Formats: sequence, C-alpha cells, structure tokens
Amino acid sequence: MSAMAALSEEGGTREKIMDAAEDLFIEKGYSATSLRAIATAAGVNLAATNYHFGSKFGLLTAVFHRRIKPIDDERLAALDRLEDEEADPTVRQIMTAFLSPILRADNDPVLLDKLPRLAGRIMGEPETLTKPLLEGEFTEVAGRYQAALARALPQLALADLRWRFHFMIGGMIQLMRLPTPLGQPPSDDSLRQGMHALIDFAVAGFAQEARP
Amino acid sequence: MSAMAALSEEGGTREKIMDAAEDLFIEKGYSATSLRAIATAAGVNLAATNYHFGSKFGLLTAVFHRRIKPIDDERLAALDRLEDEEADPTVRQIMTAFLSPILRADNDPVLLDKLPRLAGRIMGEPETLTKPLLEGEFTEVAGRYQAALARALPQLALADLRWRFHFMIGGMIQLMRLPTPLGQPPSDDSLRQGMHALIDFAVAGFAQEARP
DNA sequence: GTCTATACAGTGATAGAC
DNA sequence: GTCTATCACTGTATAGAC
Repeated sequence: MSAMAALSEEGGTREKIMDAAEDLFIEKGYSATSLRAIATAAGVNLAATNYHFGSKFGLLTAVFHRRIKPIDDERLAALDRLEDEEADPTVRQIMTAFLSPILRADNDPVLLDKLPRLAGRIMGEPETLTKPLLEGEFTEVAGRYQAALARALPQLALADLRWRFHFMIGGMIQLMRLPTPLGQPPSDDSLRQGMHALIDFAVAGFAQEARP
Repeated sequence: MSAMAALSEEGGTREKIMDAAEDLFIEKGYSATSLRAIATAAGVNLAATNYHFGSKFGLLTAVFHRRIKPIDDERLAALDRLEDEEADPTVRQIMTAFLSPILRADNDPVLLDKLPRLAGRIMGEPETLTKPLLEGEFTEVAGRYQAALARALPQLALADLRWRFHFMIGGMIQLMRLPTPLGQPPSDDSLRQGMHALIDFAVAGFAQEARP
C-alpha cells in the first residue's frame, strides 16, 4: 500500500511533503525553512507534517535518509566487490569505492544535482542535528572502510589512520558544501573535478612518507 | 571610555552579553540559543542585546570576530616572518605557520579551549550564516597563503592548488568541530595531536606525486 | 547614550473535532 | 488521516525612563 503510493506519479501526502521539504532545505537551509512554508509548497495542511514525521527534525531525517541510503548501500557493495576481486586493494581503489558513489547517484541527474547540495547543507548544520542523523547511518560504512584501509596500510598506527580518515571526511563535506573552491569560476563539472582532486589528495595523505 | 569598560574587571553590558553569548553558542549552538537565554545569563535586559549588536547575527559576528582576529593577525605575521627569513619556504613551513596559531591562542588556556569549539560550532552553521561571516575576515589570509603555496609548488596548476587548499580547510574545520576522531578515546591533548596530524596530511596532499 | 518595559508577527508543536 | 484552533516561545522593533 505504501509502496504503491511511493510509485504513483503524484505521490501521497507524505511524498509531497518530503519533495517540498527537500527543495526548501536545499534552497534556504534547515532552520530558515518553516513547516508552514513546506506545507504551503506541498499543498497540504500544516499539521500533516507533524502527523507524518513527528517533528521537523523527523522530517529532515526522512528526507536525508531517502537520498543517503542508496549511496551508503553502493559504498558497501563497492567494497564487497573490491575485496572479492582484489587480494590486496590499494588505498586508491578503496578511496575511489568510497567517494565515487556520490558522483554516480544511480545515474539519475536529478539526484546528482540534489544529493550533494542537500548533504552539504545538512552536514553544515549544528552538531546537535547532524550527530544523531549520521550516527545511525554512517557508523557501519566508516568502520568497514577504516578496516579496509588498515589492511592496505599495515605499518600505519590506528590512531593516525583515524585522523587521516577524519580529514578525508572533512574534505568531502567541504566539497559538498562548496562544490567550487574559493577564487575558482563556477562550473557544471565542478563536483566531478573536485571529487577526483579529493581522491588524489586523500590517497597522498593516507600513504604519506614519515615526517622528515 | 569604551576602552576603560573593556579593561574593567566586571565589564560593561556589552562585554557581559558577549561573554554569556559565547558560552551559550559553544554549548548549544547558534540557533538553539535564544536572545532571552543570553540576556538572562548575562543579567541584562533583553532589549540591550539588540541595542548593542543590532541583531542576533550581529552579536554572533562580534563574538566570533573577538576570537578569530588575533589568530588571523598571527597567521599574517607568521607568514611575514617566514618569507623574511627563508628564501624559499617549504610547504611544511607554510602549513605550520597557517595552522599552529590555533594552538597558541596567545598562550591563554581559556582561549585555547574556547576558540576551536566556538569556531567549530560557527563553521558548522548553515552557509547563509558562515559565508558573510568569513568573507570579511578570511579572504586576505587565504589569498596570501595560496600565493605562498603557489611559489613553493611552481609546477602545480592553480586550479589544483585551490582544490587542495579547499580540502585542507575542510580538514581544519572537521578538526575544530570534532577534536577527537571517530572511535578514538577523548583526550586533553587531542587538538594538538590532531593539528600535527593535519599538517602532515596536508603537506602530503599538497606535494603529492602525479597520479599513477 | 544607555537601558527598560512592552508589543508584534512568526515559529514548532499539540489537542481534539470531524 | 486530516483539519482547525490554540499554546508557549522566538527574534525584532519601539516608546519612553534615566
């Protein structure tokens, strides 16, 4: 029943709310978007937002989850394939498996446009919002990729590996928030270029030589 | 007159508001902190916040500026010294000059504790808040450091330099937001360790070899 | 100039009728 | 499931006291 609603062209109230909320979150950010504006844009009653999602934060969670779930699934699947095909995956292969699903986004150009902007917006929200949001979804992915990196860099101390992973995530968030770096003219292909630059940057950072 | 107020022990209304606001912003974040809570904690009237700072955002700007200004001044001074002493500063020297002022914070342990947490909080706020906040203060510092890096890496294309600077900034923000990486036990010395790890990571990322 | 009391429009949330 | 009505709270503005 709910599957049918999700498949129908015009969608049920729940889907209309999520679509309107996503666009407004991307455009104005979370806190600057009121539930009244969402309800108006979706053509539903204000109380329907709280009926379906419990709270404004619940709505944000649902909107974010809808977009990030396929990415993290693809990340896990890509790592499975990689560890199946290669006896010793390289750092570059692991980083590519982790970062490139953002570019693919199921080959859907709408998703490719919306996901990074939504994720960038959300990851820029205060920690009180982002932490509970990410903890449920991201812990498994982060754990499996850190383990794969540890196998590819056996001489690296675990503490150092965690720091470098931390910084790589920071670069990814920065890229999604601002797909064009300071001083660079905006471009349609900016995200793709940046993602490849980030892979190179992170690979060098992970595999760095000992400090002189 | 205003200088005397700033020097006095108990401070004027303006200083009391800024002190209370800083602590609450660090603890709860910007949007979760109401002007009423700030006024109550500072022991002043609600309207005094708007009289002195014009708006909640104006108050945030003043609080942030008070902490970030000495850091950026020190960054510029350190780069001046470096370019004075060394004919060809290395990437590591430049990165150290850029990142270590955060650790020094005028040798004031209170500042060392508050600045990264405040900056981390603020940089995590939505772009609509952070962009105007940073544009005024950070552009000069970023420009001078990118120029210094360009001289140290003459073979590197400007576009690639900008990307790598972008990712280094992302790592710095991530470090200030979460001074302890995922899975690591918290520690008093976490920020200092992370800063050194970030310098190593960024140096390797900037000076990376061509892609195989 | 500095500060206070007060009012206003807009917010997220909720109870209860239909 | 959906709607109306309402609540407590927010940032902001202003008139007036000192």
